[in-house]
Amino acid sequence: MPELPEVETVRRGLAPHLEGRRIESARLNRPDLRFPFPPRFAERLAGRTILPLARRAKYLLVPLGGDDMNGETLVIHLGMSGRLLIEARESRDPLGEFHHETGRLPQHDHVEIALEGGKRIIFNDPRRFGFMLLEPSETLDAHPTFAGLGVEPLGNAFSADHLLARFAGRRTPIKLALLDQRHVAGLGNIYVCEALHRAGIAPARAAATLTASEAERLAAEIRVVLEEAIAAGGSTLKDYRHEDGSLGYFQHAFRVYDREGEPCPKPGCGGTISRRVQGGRSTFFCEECQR
DNA sequence: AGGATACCCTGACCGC
DNA sequence: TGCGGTCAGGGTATCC
Repeated sequence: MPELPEVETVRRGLAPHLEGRRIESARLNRPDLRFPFPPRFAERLAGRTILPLARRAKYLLVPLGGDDMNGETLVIHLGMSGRLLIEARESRDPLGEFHHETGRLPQHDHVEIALEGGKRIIFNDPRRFGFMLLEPSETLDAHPTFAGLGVEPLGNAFSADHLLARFAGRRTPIKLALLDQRHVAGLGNIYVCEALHRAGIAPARAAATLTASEAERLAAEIRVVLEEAIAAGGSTLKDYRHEDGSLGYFQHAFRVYDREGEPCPKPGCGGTISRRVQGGRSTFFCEECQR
């Protein structure tokens, strides 16, 4: 599912197709995703010019130029199964038929945005955990969705000291603290499991017990695992495809995620990967080398 | 107020 | 083959 590296990969993949282009029209195939679409959504998109794409946590930001200074930003969250694809207009399949090239079902094409020049952006999301916002760019940071978000894990404000300060006094398991978007924004279940394993820290430990040296290691490993995934073109699970719909997309090899029962990949460890539910979600870890 | 839990949704998978 | 049950999970609402 799309976490920060996947969203960043989508951003980079879409940018050359979108930036500087004008939106000809937009079409909604249903009234809502996770939430209802913004009022007059399609009308407000039409005619706008797309400015340079950005990302905040797992949100893709599509700033739109307006006739005046009051530009709005299209915010896209891919949820669990959301995909953005670019297609030439004429490639459209009849609704309801399997799209062989991309493996997606057209009945889940919820939003179609026609660009000047003939290409279409398609938002396809079977589970509809995704959602979209259209908000004034000026006040985006103050919007409830963004106001409480913590620091970017790849940004300058993220550090061992930041983790120590945020986790001080917290008795919540460190796995859950890392998933809490108020502390660090953009980490999901997969990369939290991977980072804790790389750092050798047990996921059940109280967040407050993190030592200074462990915080250094954890902060470093979080950066490394995210940067590796971005460099690899984003990781992929099950239904994710590249934004252009191409097959043969890179399959990232996780060290512990979804590897219950397999040998711990850490050299010389000899442990076995366990699975435990924390906060209703699976944690994959090694009891031997994560302390 | 922080922490825990339920919920949204569909497709994949499994056992019968 | 079909059917029911389970699981996946980010963000949000709601509970204590």
